[in-house]
Amino acid sequence: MPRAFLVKKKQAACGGWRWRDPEQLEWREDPSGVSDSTPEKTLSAPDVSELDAPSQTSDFGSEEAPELAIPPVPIPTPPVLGFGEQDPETSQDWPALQPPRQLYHPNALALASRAKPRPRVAPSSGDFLCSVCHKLFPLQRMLTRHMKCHSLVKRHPCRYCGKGFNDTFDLKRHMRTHTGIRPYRCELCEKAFTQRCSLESHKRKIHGVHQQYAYRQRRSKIFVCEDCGFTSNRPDEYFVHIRQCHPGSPALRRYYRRQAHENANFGVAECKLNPYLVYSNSGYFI
DNA sequence: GTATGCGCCGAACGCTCG
DNA sequence: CGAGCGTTCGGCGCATAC
Repeated sequence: MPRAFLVKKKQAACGGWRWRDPEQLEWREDPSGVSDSTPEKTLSAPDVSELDAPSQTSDFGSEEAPELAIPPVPIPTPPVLGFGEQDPETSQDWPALQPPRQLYHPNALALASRAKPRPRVAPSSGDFLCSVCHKLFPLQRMLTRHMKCHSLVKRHPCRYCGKGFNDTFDLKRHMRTHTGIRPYRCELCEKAFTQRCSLESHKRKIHGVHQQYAYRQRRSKIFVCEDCGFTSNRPDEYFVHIRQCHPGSPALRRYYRRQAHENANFGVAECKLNPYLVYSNSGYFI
């Protein structure tokens, strides 16, 4: 699948994004003059501005604001500070926590519509067309999510550097660059990576190991503790670790909630039969 | 040349609502 | 209980850093 359209012009590296105040934003007209002022009628493309409200159910939303990662020694731990605050003892070492900076433009949708027109595919029934880039999606929710990439507001800010992301997982992945957690370790040279594709690329190029996976085939899931870097491919082992070492972790609360839901739906007896579940002292299944 | 970061995607998961 | 939708996860591929 051609992915050229996915590539945005890269700004500076992490922390060096060219954040601007809204009034500083300058927008140039498309020099090609190819603007689609009358975009094809979409089936139900949402307004970008409607996508800017923060989610209440996100992992990093108000309900489960992430605990500040506490990396293991020797990875230093930034102090927990409010926006604009500085740690009185180590203010020289740690920058004050950056407020969530956001980029937006009052007419982002109209501006985005100046994007180069893409090859159009005749929409079939059930396809949802992006009015900005004319990409088709089979499902409404895919289009809804896609529209976020046309929005300049990033809903998930990094608490370390303030950079914003549209996707909670992108933020989670980005946070590893600050915490130093590298869950994917090469068993041949002990080198570790933050992403699985980095490890696979390393093994392929350095060790000549080719993965036996098909295109987009799911790999075995690895459970990663974002607090200390503990990894396991066994969920029970992972949650025992979380319970023992990070009892206040949002991941543990999510797990308790899920177990409570499963108990309500299927009964305790079925949970006992689940090989992934073991009892905790508190009576929860871990 | 290799490692890293990340934008965006498809798909799975989980919740809500009729 | 199924449909619909939002959230989460992991993969791909690119730009950039090293």
